[in-house]
Amino acid sequence: MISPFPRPESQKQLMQRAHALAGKTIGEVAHSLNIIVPETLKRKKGWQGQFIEACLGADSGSLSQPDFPHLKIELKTLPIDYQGKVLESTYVSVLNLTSQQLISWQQSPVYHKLQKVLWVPIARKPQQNIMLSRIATPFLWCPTPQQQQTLKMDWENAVEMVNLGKVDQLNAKIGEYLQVRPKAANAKALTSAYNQQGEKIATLPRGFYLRSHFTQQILQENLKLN
DNA sequence: AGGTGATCATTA
DNA sequence: TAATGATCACCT
Repeated sequence: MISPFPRPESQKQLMQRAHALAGKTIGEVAHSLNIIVPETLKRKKGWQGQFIEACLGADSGSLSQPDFPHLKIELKTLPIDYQGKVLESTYVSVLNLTSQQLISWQQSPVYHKLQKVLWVPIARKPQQNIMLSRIATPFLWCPTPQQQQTLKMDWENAVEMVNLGKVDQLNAKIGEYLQVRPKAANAKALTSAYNQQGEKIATLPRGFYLRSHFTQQILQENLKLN
């Protein structure tokens, strides 16, 4: 999807664009930009995220860095229902299973992506055409010291398990805010990792995700401020 | 093959 | 019905 806008020059400009979307349906915004909306996301899972990127002037085809590198801001759409309940977890980045991870939390892509996030909540009803989904009020979030601490612990624990060769014991039940889940095209798309004996094994690629109960908390905190 | 954007769909 | 594990599309 090609963005009709240049990259925002400032945080202020980005927020102005974001707030201009608030209250509008996907269909309304897409129509004004001559963008065709799929009826369902079944085979277009990333469409909504890429659509909002285009609306805000993010250059897609991105690297492992924030969506707006010059502003150090990461963009995330947040699917919710009309009661304000978060419907899905939020993907953050891949978990490197191959190289020995000598990097620290503060050097990690997860840390950098989560320092400042522009959340764009989008409300939808089950079975309803995506065109009718409504963009709620976007907001900027920076993790509190407590949130930072918990994210750091979750990240360090996951990375340690990889470094100890315990990839096979990594599952989605681990981690309070940040969990590790498969991130692959399908079950046949394997990558290499190492077991506790240091032997090379083939396993599913994994990614870091924010649990929905955590993003729910973030959303709730923001509502209090308004 | 591995990164981006995520949601789907089956299980517990 | 919430969560986990599986999957879809596009890009480099």
